[in-house]
Amino acid sequence: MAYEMKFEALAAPTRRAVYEKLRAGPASVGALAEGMPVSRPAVSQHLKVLKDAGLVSETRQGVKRIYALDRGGLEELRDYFDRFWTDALDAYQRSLEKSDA
Amino acid sequence: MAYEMKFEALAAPTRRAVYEKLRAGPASVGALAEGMPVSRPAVSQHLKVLKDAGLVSETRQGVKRIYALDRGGLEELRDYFDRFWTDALDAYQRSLEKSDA
DNA sequence: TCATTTCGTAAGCCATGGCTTACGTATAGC
DNA sequence: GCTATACGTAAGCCATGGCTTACGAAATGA
Repeated sequence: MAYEMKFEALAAPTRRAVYEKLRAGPASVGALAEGMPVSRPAVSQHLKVLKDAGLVSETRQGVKRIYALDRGGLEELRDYFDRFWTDALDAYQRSLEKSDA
Repeated sequence: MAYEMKFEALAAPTRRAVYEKLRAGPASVGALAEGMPVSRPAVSQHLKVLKDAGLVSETRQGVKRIYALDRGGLEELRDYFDRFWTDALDAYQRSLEKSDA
């Protein structure tokens, strides 16, 4: 569940497209594959990677499998960049103080 | 400068390690390569990708090249996840209201 | 001018991974 | 039990890309 996996998961364009489709709300594999330039198994494989990375969750609904955004995983990525942002500002501040001296 | 390139840039573990090293402040290529398990040219190639993605900036200092975090690029990624976060909450809220009806 | 330092680039190797087709599996309906 | 639906998985193909070594280029110092 480390953020490393999340980066690699979101790196592939097609996989990121699948992920972004879920932003509108939960959907089945077939619904997600519809209109995409790749096959349904390809979408299924991408969903597995996203799920293993903790970015999406899966629930059964009859013969369908409904995938949805995992908000916990999303929050982890948001926090990662927030920390990065804070650190970058601190480093910048230190460099200014050092050049002032 | 789209965020697509930034994801792919941060996907490779070694390249992300280079990027995270810059969090402590600007550094030369040689300094960044020191202590890393890959060669200096490898680090140089990674820096080129990061620069093309708008994640780092480069300045000349004598015979050295100093790389630093590009805060604008970082901000773009932070905003991306902030928007995503907001959208995900909205979608979740809508799904609750729908199930209430 | 010549040597040294620091770095980018070219060429090539090889593992990774994204995609396809084919097939197996579980649920729902009759 | 049989069929259809919706999906995951296996096998295999092939482009992508990360790494190495070798080399070239630009700035510094003597």
